[in-house]
Amino acid sequence: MTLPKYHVKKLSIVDIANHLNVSKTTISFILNGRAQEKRIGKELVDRVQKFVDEVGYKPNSLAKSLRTGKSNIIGLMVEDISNPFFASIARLIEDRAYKNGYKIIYCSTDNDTNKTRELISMFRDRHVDGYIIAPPEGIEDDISSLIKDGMPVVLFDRHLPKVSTDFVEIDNLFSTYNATMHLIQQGYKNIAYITFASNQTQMQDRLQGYKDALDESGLKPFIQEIVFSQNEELIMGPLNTFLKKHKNLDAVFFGTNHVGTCGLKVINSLGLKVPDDLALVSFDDYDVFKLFSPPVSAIAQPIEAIADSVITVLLNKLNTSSQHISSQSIILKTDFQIRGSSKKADKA
Amino acid sequence: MTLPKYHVKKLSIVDIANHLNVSKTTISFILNGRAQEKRIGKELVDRVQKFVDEVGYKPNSLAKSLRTGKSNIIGLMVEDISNPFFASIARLIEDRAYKNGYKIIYCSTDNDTNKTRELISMFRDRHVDGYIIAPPEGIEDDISSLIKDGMPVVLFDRHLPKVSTDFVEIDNLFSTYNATMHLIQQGYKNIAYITFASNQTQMQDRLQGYKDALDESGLKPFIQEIVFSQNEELIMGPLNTFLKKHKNLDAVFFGTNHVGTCGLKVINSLGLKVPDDLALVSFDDYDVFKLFSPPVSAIAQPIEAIADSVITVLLNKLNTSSQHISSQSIILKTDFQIRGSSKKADKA
DNA sequence: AATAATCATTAAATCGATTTAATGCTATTT
DNA sequence: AAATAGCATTAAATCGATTTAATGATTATT
Repeated sequence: MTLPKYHVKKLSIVDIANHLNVSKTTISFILNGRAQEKRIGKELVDRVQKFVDEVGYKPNSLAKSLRTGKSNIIGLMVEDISNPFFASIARLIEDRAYKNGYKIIYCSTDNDTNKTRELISMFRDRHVDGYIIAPPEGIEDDISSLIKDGMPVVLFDRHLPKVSTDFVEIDNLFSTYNATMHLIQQGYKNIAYITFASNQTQMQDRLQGYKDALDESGLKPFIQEIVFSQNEELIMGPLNTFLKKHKNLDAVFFGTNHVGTCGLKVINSLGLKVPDDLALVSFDDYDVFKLFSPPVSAIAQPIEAIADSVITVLLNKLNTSSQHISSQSIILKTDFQIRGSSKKADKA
Repeated sequence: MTLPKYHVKKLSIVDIANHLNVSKTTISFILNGRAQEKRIGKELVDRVQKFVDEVGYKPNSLAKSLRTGKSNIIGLMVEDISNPFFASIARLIEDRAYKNGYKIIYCSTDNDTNKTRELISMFRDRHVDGYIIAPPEGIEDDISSLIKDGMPVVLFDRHLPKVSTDFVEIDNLFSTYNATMHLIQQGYKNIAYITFASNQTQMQDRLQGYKDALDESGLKPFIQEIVFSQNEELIMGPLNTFLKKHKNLDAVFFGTNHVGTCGLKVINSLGLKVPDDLALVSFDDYDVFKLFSPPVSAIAQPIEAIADSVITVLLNKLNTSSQHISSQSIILKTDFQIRGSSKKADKA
């Protein structure tokens, strides 16, 4: 049987059933691998299978989802898909999801609680099977409600202390503590920490790691919190002011890749020499830090491991119907990339 | 065997109808703004509206899509979501789409024809209302088939000469021609062009612009085409070999941001001085080029305009049922960011 | 031979909406 | 008084699948 190259109307299960003079129930059973269980004759199974392959029939997944309640779609909510950290993670999660028969619907929350709330509602409405979320502050109730309704949820990059669910993150506190200690051991004494103002766990932990290191070493902290904005000028402005005000600084620690990138721009514009005027370290590693001259030390997050863990945990939740497994938290190690080995001590 | 304790069953239109002692048809008419048209009594409308608001009923969109054939979802296929160019475009398209009541399902094609084919089939299956695609080579028939079946399709970043459909791209040929001319006017004579091996329109046009400029100036072209790979080592290897082989080069033009970034890494590893040993220009602009020292001149694509155009064209197609409008191609201008103003002539 | 059990298949209900065609009522026209 | 038109609402069909319960035909058991 020759098929028209472009058939306008998609075939339905009824068309298949009619053409083969078999009931659609039988077709459905066969296509869902229940032929044996339903003791459907071998030749019938073959005949149906052959025809289905031939015409390339694929069940309408909307109808399927409506009936079964499953969509095979995972909702992924990152902070900002144009941030290289989240873009890379999204890419990896997408790959792993596709390999396991799931598709991804994604969106950026902008750390905006209301926007996130709407997006969750949208995902819910679309009957996504599971949620992967880098949650903004204030979204606790909505996430709790999801979980209460039995939806599989995995948080990443940060977590919500008041919500008991699975999450994947890195050892933020130790990472900044360790990197700060490194600076201190190299002889730097006036180390500033510049970050976005945020109460999110990962941001607080990173800040705490810095504080702990300074505290332990009897040094004075210099902390600058900047209000996040889409407009880079509004980030660079306060940064500029801060750096000009504190001439005594000999090192700066940036709390995220975005702060770090803006920081580099400001440092360039001020004509500061790295590391003679100022030593630098940033959280998150990417090409900008590798290619800056001299290259900037950075705390590299294990993005592959993060993506893998997130997907593994979620698939696990999706496949085991049991709701009674206690939630697990996975804390991954970071990799401190030390670059530009000039020690302060050497210069002194 | 224990059921979730507080599993709240979502309300359906039947529940609403029963509770108000009205038929579901009436509810549906009212909620779809057809009350007036159907002359439904004002008090009834108010009563229904009030109750619906009160209980927060939202129609099941799967059922709605199944019946109407519309999903309010746009499928977005980029080459690689972790590439900053595509990530930024995706982010902007997402914003514009949400503002117009559409959601985005996205995926990365990797420029892999078979993967793209599967993804198109997946989107189709999910009944997306429209397609935004940065198409790989060899996908002509699949796209044509989509269009023939009446699906709105907008291509971007490149187009398929054998497929007549709407597309948004930039003036690639002029952009490289212009930037190359700039190098020539500054006195550079041995200018190489390094790109990914590809027959895609944008890549061919960029290459042609370079060739035209050199041809016009009577200079000899040096072209290096690299096979794309996820593994950066496999890009940097050939690049390294090429640069070491052609010691006479005084300038290099990178055809994409990715080639450019890898190029910078190789140049750093070879210890070459920019621009004394080698002047650089790259297609696509981003932080890496701005922050490299000295900063690298780059051809900035107007990503906001691209995203806006893409969405505008697509929404236009979605709203006008008429299939007879001839397809439009939008060609946008780029912005050549000249950095590090040292002229070759000065040094000579 | 009547009953039960097994087999292979299918009719009909269902998911939750939209939409077409029909209903019963009142008011107006012939 | 019968026919027509207008009004307000709804029953039933539909989208395309899955799933439950039923069917008729054999075969085995009592």
